[in-house]
Amino acid sequence: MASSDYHHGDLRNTLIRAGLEILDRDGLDGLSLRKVAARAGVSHAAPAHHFGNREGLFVAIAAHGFDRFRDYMLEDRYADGSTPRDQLIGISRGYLRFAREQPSLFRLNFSFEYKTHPDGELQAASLRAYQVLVDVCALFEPDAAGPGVNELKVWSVVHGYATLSMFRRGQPVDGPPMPIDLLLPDLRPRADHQT
Amino acid sequence: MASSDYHHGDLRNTLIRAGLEILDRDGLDGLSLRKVAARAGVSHAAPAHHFGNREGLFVAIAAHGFDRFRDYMLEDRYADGSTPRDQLIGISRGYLRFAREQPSLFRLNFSFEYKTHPDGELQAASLRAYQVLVDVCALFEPDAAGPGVNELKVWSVVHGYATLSMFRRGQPVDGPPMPIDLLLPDLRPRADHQT
DNA sequence: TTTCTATCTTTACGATGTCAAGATGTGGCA
DNA sequence: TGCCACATCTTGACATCGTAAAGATAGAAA
Repeated sequence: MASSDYHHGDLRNTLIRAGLEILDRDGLDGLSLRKVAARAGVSHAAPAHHFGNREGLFVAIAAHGFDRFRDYMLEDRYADGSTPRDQLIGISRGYLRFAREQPSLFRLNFSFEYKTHPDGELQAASLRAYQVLVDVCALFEPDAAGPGVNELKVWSVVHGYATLSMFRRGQPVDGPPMPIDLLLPDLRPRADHQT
Repeated sequence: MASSDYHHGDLRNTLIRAGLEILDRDGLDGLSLRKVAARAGVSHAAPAHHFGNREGLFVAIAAHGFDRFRDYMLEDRYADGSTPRDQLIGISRGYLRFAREQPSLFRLNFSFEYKTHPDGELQAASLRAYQVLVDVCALFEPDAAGPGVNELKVWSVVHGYATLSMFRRGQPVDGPPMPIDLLLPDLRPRADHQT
């Protein structure tokens, strides 16, 4: 153990895994460079070499977070059936389930404001997740307003509802959970779709 | 100056104002208890007496943030006309303008996760803001699915779009801004409404 | 082997949140 | 009036954190 530790071999991924665990256990506020390093069994300054700084580590974890996010949507895609609307409801449910079961990761994923992030990994992972939505929306007729509008409608309402659910937790307005089916826009399936 | 400073008289509000300024200047990451204290001209431990801890200060600032948020919506409510849909578009635009012009405050407002916040001020302020939406939705026929569904539909899509706009800033998918009119659900005005 | 280089450690520093103890002024009470 | 209780603010201290500089280590390359 002592001899092999200096050059870890896969420290970068180990640190990301440790970060995901801490995020799950202690929340977003409990995530720090030093804790991640301690959990991985390395010195507190080791992460800097792989991620540059704190934000670099967070971005790398968020990139993995988007992949996990995508997995959630794909897992539920066909859970309610295979018609276009079934799939739309399925990925929406996966979306909401991710927000519910992985709230800290959900927050981290969307916590990078204004500054552009040239990190290709984060952009690529977030686009891979968005692509799931694009694929399902391709089963419907495009909106009259142009391409991409369906995706934007669906994404906005599902993401907004997920955020509101997190925020309102325990507030007086918090009623019984609303079936996402009620909120989704009424899209028209493409004529050439075969069920 | 020296004699009157020890008992400030209105330190609590002064600290909140200082926090709002720092938030605007340095962003959410730049907001700290000690900076707020320094800007208000008091010792670094003074805020603790009024807010308990860091989260207490942040919650108090967020409460003011929701009032400002409400002001944005009310300012734009009649900007496009006074029909129900005009008002709906108006407050939606105010909502998005707030997210654009006060991004740090917008983030702070919705940054309190899962834990319930017994702070009455925050709840009250957020409900006051939500009430603007409720008032405008009252101009439309209630959704067949029940009361409050219209509000939830509108809130979700507008909030989701606001968040997406912030996140996607500078990303490849970021196209020209989408008129919020296209995303809002098509609600039916109440029969008894007089224009 | 020797040298180079990436990787990791050690050490140090300033910033931060939080707590305990003390100082200061205000208002009430005799 | 004089005194005291209390709210308010300061001072000092401590642990944690991110970051940088300098050194140690090991594998690769020559």
